[in-house]
Amino acid sequence: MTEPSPPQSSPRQPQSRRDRYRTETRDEAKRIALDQLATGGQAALSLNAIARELGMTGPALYRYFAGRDELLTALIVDAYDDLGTTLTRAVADAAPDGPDEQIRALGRTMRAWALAQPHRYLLLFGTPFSGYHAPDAALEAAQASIGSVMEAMVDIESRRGRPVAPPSLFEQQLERAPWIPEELHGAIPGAVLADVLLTWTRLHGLIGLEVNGQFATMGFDPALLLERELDDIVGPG
Amino acid sequence: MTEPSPPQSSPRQPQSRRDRYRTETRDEAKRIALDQLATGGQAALSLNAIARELGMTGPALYRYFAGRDELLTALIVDAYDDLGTTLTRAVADAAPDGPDEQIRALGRTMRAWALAQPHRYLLLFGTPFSGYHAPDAALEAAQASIGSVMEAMVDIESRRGRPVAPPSLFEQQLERAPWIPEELHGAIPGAVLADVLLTWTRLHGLIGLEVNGQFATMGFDPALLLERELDDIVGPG
DNA sequence: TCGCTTCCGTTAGAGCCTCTAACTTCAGAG
DNA sequence: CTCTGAAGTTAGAGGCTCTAACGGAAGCGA
Repeated sequence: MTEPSPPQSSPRQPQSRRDRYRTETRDEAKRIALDQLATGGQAALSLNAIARELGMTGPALYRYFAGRDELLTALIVDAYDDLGTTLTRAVADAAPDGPDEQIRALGRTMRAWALAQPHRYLLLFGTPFSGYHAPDAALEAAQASIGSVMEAMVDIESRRGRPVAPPSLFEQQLERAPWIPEELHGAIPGAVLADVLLTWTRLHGLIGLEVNGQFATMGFDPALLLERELDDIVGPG
Repeated sequence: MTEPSPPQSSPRQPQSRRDRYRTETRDEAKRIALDQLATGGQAALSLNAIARELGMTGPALYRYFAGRDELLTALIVDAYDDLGTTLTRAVADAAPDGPDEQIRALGRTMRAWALAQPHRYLLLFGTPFSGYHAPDAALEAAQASIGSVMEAMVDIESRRGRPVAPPSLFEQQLERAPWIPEELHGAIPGAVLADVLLTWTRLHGLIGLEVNGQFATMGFDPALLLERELDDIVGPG
């Protein structure tokens, strides 16, 4: 499960012969780039080397990517898309088992995705680079991808029992946050939103540290730590 | 609070005139390196540029550092040391206020440390690089630094009330983990260790995402999210 | 079918980087 | 006071990103 999906560019409308060839080599370049990232880390990512592997000279690749940063951005966008659809699918598939199991599915799937391709996880949640990260394209992809996951989580959390209480200041802040659709302001309890955010951060804490090898010498099974965290998330709240 | 401590090399035993000058320029180089990291990200770290700023030619710096990686390792070791002492001090200072407040102090101090110098936090917990990260020196520093924090946390958690129950398999695994001193195997309840680990991962999840700017457009105050997480950590357990 | 345009690839090269080799120079140990 | 070794120098190999200028070929309209 959770095997990497091949890179593919989104717009598939009017593809002339030329266009098709173009996106083909773009995808091929991205595939090689991911290989480089996987084996050598981000320092090993080199347009020159990719071109060589594609059988062309270095500068030729600049017909396909404006530069290193744009290639990187493309990889980031792809990764966000892939992670987003993977997670929302996993959550949807677990729907019959109820909200608790959906949360567990989310956590397990996310961990599996990250461990299967740590370089991609780090691309999204590791050290930002490319000068200053976050061109608009990446930001949009992030919002779309994570947004849909958040939406699913809000849905799940809403279906779990929860004592009602007057919202704290922080919760009020959340209820009218800009990433919540205007018309839902106030409709989703801040407590639900807070739980969603904390679930998200907790999962990243666990997975991030594991991906970075911080558990390597600690002699326990990170999967079990995740299970325990999931118990806690699902349990009392 | 939590302002960066200047880099300083550890051994202060027999410093001849020459040696002193040597460690001085080493420290100076590290200071400049941190500046570069802070402003340009890890791609901007350049021995050549450091040398220029020091008023010497590029190759001269190789008398002080075997290469880029060694400089990087030195920075990592320093950062581990600094973080470790900062956190243990904060926890110790809060001792009079009881275990709960100590946990809160830990979380707040860690966040402050990370936000005050994100590049250093990312050096430790962001994407590993330098070919393959983790030379022995860095590993040792990590163990020492994080180990002392863990120790403090174990101490805190042990002083908090907690229902006793037969340890799960995972907890048994933890009780005899290699990073626990031999003679304490079995003495520290696995449940305590699990809580310590989860506190650690939760804090990193929150702080890591914030440092990477993932909360930037979400319109809430991350400090309040941390407070809520701390409530949860301290609260029911 | 012809010709024009646009894209794709090339070489050349500037400017940055890391790192090695071989030299000078100078300070401090003996 | 000598002489060894550390700290600096220049030269240069080989890598990278990216720009400029040019040749060929594929697709397009007429």
